[in-house]
Amino acid sequence: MLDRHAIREDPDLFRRSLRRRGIAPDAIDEFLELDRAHRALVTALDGAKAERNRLSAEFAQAKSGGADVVADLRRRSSELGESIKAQEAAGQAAEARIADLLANLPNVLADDVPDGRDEAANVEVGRFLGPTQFAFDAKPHWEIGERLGILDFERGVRLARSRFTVLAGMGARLNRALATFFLERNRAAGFVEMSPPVLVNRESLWATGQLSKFSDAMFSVDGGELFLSPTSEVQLVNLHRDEILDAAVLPICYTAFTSCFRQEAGAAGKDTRGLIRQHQFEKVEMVALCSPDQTAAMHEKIVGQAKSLLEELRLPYRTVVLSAGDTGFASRKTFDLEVWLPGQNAYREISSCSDCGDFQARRAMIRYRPHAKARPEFAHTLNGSGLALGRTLVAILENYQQADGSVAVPKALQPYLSGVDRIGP
RNA sequence: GGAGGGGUGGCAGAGCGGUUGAAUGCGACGGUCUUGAAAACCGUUAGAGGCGUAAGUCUCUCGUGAGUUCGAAUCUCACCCCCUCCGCCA
Repeated sequence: MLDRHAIREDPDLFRRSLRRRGIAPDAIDEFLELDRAHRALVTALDGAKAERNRLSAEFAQAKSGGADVVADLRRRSSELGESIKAQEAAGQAAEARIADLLANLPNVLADDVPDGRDEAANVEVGRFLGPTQFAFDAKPHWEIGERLGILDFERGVRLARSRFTVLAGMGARLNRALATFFLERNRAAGFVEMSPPVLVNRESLWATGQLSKFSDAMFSVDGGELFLSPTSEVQLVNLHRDEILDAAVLPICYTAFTSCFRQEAGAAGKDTRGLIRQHQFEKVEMVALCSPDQTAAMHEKIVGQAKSLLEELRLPYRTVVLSAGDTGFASRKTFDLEVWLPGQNAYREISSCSDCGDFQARRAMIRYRPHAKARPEFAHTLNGSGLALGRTLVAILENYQQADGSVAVPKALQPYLSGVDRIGP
């Protein structure tokens, strides 16, 4: 949610940001006009209410007075009440329009976000290792996984439908080892582990900015009252919804291992083979809540943590800054880590680390008090995957595949697999 | 799922339909006292919004929403949530 006062003060800043995202800036002008009218209405309405309160106070005094005095007060107050009611309805309607308008405007981009309308304009800013070289014909992960009997796509469909998969034997163990590995490393870096519900309500989704854009991208339960969370960023950020935090507890860093669910409705025909795009997948997430002066350091910390996980697994990746058009609704600036997948001969997103500034906090009403007596201010929120398990599994299968069809186990993972160093048939 | 009880400020806990945004206690913060601390005493202590350069001033908020009334924390209805007992159950 954008700050109304800030838009009034410097509308051009917001118009510019919208244009960079490829959105017409008309909404800003519409807001300014509605806002001006609404404020005039509120001023008049508050005056009328003040008058009504005065009459009410007189009432208590006049009760012992003459009947005609009381009757006169009752008449005036009644009339005023009718007028207030009408103005109030108009005021609520205006407020609803403004709220709706603001709810659908994305966050203001950071200045250093590169221009561009989509992912083609993303800018590479770093690389670890290079594309893995093979002396044989490298296979895609679905072939490797099926041959080893550790990925069972057919039975996943039998149990649910397409885009659901069963991890079998060493596949399941590898997945569990990854979860533990990620959580342990994140914990060591200062992230507190949480295990939240995977069903979340509308308020939670709205607060993180999922609902205005992605509502058809989620599975709903209980007649649309609850949703299967698409990312535990939702749960972790909402832990402190409607709270005023003590500055001393910031920054708060959380990590969680959860299942995530996405409809992938707009992705028909995309990544239909393999584990890349599933309706259900597991992810270890990192979230930080902090004060504005800590935000830059927290973004560094989250990106750095995600990188370190890939590096310990010795998986080649590159870091990109998302361009203006590719940056998410709630984000000011996002770094994606893209892991090298030999089976696709391409880099694919495995972690997305976003600085949301106060955008989510404003929706979620997450505030903190800078000093004991200071007014509450909005906190900043950041999030990043650390990491997506399915895609990490894919990356391991494809990058660690051997000529004989087996797959080596990354050194860092072996302690979590009772020392197993190779997955064979 | 059935029966009953309840939702008030950071917490605890009052509140005959009319200056009650809300007593009191605890906590927190500031001060006095003290070599220092404790104790004691004094004071401060909700959030949001409008107008205003400011001082300030007005409005709204007692789970949420609607209703009754000149006037609602207080009365009525609906919904949400919490607790207790019973049933079911990983």
